[in-house]
Amino acid sequence: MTEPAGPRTWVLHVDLDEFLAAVEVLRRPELKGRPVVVGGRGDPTERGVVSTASYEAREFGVGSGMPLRTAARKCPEAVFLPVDKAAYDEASARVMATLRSFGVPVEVLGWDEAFLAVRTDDPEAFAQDVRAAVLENTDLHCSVGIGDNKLQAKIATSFGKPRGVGRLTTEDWFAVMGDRPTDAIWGIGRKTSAKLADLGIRTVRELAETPAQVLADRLGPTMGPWYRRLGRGVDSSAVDATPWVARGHGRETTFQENQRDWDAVAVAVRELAAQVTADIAAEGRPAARVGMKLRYAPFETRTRSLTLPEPTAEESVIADAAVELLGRFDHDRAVRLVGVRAEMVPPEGGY
DNA sequence: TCTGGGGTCCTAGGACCC
DNA sequence: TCTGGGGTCCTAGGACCC
Repeated sequence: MTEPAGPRTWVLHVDLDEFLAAVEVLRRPELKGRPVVVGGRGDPTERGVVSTASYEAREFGVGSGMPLRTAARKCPEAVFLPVDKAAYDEASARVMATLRSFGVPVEVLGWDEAFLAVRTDDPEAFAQDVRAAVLENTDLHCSVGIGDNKLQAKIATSFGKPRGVGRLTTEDWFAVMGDRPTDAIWGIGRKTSAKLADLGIRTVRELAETPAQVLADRLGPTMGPWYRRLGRGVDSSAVDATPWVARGHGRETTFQENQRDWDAVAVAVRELAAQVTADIAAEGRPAARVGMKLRYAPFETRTRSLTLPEPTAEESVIADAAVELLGRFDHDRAVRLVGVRAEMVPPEGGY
């Protein structure tokens, strides 16, 4: 494939600023300027974690993933709000519609992120146009990353935050990223960066210079070479505007107190199974596999799963399968979390 | 920092079949 | 008989992301 003459293609990554908190402040203007923490059921005495903290709350050291109790300790004056999925779905839909109005491929990455493939001579100007349109249509601020590919654009966004535009290209990849730790890369987390450190690989440049075979031996034949490409800033995946099709749906819940009563656990499992059944019914595809997840106190996760004799959308069959799986777990320990998951039959024509 | 909930994809071993 | 090799499915667990 050769590029037609004219402007080249850029990838833009659009990321809403403090999305959940911003949506909450929009409908409660009196919260503007105050530390706002969205997470769990909005009760900082309960088990739950921070989904999004406003920038004011971040000043106190509050951040995503932090237990709500810790957040309350760091910032007692914060306003704690429950996660309101419907509100964020609605706001997200308006943002994505705005992005699609530019007439370019848009790949949605969740509530508050998307990639755009843009053919232009001036990606910065395009990015500023996007920011202005999103603000105009939704009253929400966003940041934009510009790159030669999705990996670069995604990382570039962090250089633009908040309310700005960042840029990271193949040309300046090593100048910008070379000395950073490996977990600065999208796709490399705490565990993998620790494994890399065992191999003496600490920086992005060191990762890029490691032979693929060394990485394959330690990290697997697929993941090893893939990490090396990430280290070099290489990502050949296309911006894919195909609508998202879920593989499955799961529901899980953490007990506020560790649970030793297995009859109560079974009751919770049946409730979760009912929700999962409704979730897959909305997709119009039956369940092919059912999985159970159990987290024992203090924090040890186990899973069991089975393939159904035949695909089904029947709640009783799915619930019975989940309870059967529950019977395969060690019942002598206290339970912290229980979850039910259903994998659906692939859609006509595959994914 | 005592650690949510919703997802995806990869790995590896065993079963099973030819 | 002590024992190949490939392919695919099933299952459990791990890692990562938002």
